Amino acid sequence: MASIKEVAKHAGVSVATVSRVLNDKGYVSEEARKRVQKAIANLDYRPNAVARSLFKKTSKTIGLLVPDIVNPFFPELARAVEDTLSRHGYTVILCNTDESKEKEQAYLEMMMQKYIDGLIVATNTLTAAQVTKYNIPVVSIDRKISKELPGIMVENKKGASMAVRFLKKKGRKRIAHLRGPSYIPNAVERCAGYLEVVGEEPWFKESYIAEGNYDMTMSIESTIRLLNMHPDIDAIFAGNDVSAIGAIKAIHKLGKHVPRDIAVVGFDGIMLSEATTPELTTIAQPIYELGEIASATLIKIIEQQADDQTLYTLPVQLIERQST
Amino acid sequence: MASIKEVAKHAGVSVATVSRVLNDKGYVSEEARKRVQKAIANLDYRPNAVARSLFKKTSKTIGLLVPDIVNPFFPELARAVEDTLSRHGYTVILCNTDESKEKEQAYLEMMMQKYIDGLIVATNTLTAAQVTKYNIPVVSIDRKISKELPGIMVENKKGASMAVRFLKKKGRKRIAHLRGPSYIPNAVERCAGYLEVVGEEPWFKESYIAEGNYDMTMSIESTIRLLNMHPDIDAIFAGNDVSAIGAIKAIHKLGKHVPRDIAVVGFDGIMLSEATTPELTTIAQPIYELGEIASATLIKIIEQQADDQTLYTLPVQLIERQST
DNA sequence: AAAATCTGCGTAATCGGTTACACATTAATG
DNA sequence: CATTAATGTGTAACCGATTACGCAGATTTT
Repeated sequence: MASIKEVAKHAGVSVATVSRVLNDKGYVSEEARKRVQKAIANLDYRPNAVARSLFKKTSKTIGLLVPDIVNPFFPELARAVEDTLSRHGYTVILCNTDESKEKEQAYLEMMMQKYIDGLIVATNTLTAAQVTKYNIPVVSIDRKISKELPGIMVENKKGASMAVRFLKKKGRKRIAHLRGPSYIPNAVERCAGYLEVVGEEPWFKESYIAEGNYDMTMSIESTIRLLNMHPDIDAIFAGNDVSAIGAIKAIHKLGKHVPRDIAVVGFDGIMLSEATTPELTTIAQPIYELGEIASATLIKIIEQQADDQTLYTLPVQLIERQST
Repeated sequence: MASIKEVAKHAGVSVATVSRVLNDKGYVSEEARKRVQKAIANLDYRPNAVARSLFKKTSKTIGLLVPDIVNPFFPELARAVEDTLSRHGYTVILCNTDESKEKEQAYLEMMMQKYIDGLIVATNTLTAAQVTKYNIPVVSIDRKISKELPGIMVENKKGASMAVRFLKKKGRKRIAHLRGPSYIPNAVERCAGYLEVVGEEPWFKESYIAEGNYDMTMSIESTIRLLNMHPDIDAIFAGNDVSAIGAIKAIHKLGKHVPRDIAVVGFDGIMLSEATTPELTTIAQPIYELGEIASATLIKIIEQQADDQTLYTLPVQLIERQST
């Protein structure tokens, strides 16, 4: 591959002039510019991004930390991030952390050694200390890492109470909640939204809340236990769509019908929720938009276009389908 | 961040010696090694990957080209690739090509400028010419780009005929096929497998094959048309799981029952196929293994451990569930 | 007409590593 | 004991870009 020196030689100028043409910076005569452009075209020259990185200490690359790309929430997010960033000339490095601090640390270290320009974090374990010590732009999704770092949030609590109120309006009397793990902030918020609506009802007991762990297998078991303990349950609000699907499976397994016997509402609005039978009623997050805004915000920070707004809270939307 | 020069100064040696310690290459006295290691620890020094890349013309980074990470086949594949490569110290750049030649070209260009070490290609549009001109290691998944380039394949045809034979054994008489787009090689192979089994049957007509396009919405429409045209159909072999789910939805929409009235078999074995009701019978590919082997093969090529085997064909497996 | 400014371009330092080469010691060989 | 080989280390070139700086000529200002 041709280097800037060869281009310079072919154009009969110095490398500085070639660089000036390349970056459209400083004074270059029309004459010289033409010759350089011609040489570039002739040699099919592409500037070496690594050499540039070394000098500029940036890489036009950002890291995307997700717990697990297999978890159906993240592909759509990753897609949005990748779309937006690649449109701006950035490259995306994919990191599956499995919510492990050690893995996260290892990825961070690796990426810092590559002069990564920024980070989009969709995991729940990364701490502020871990990341501020590298002094690199970070935007978090669906979670506030620290006061200073921008985050793109959704109305978890409001969405949850919307879901539960909707079930009440549909005439459901005993609404249980299949919650997510307590180390995940959005699970806590969604549970709070649930409690806001039914926490004061006379029938309510703590045992109407079961641990679904945002996981299908676990949710199936949990739901079966839940329904055995409280046969009066006629609706379940699941903390996310995956556990909602688990709940539906469990309900079917117990020989009951969705939504006739028990209605189910999920949360997230992943594509999976449309693929099931019955299709899932859910509180849809604007997943793509989350990734888009996070990316745009990150780019603004990287490119120093001081961003006034550091916290976005996006609305969620109730999508009524067949499971209610 | 500390540089190699500072480490050298602190240890009282030259940068060459530090580099030797770092790479465990060349002669270094125990004495000097100790001092260097101590300096490294004290300064919390990490070698700069970009500087190293510039000299070595490699980056410990590979590109993963997929059509669309949102397509449920690819997250699992990406996960396998990322797992395997990161275990070997490589970083993965994610590229969504949408099967567009222009996008592919743009990604390739970008990555070449970053001294990418290799490419894993899971798209169908990339041509051999496009990639050989860069002279970079490439491994393809589920498709042979050219004779010279290694590929990790699955038994598409055999899997398809397995599926159709299974339906026959279950007593199904009129088995239709919801095929994928003809520009995707695996769709062609799967269709051939279908034809192998029923192509010679007296009832068979070309019109028992419908275009599902590997897409849910399209598959729903296609299936409805198919069933209206041939009310005698009692089984559908879909080219992939997504279209199988579309078929199931269509069947339900027409007020028929799966599997009582019509049995459905998919292909791929994505997680989605377990999440539906009824759960989908499918020809499962070893998706994770595909990614793993592709990655391992690529690493071998990159690291010059001459790989004898350039073509793997992995077996598929019939998983019987509720849709048959 | 002299001074100041603008325009155009080349030289060389720099980014942070790797490694060829030279040189000095020390150990092994005949 | 002389010769050869092995060990240990530093100097400097190199990877391919960017840019500070200096110089020269053309323009503008006063």
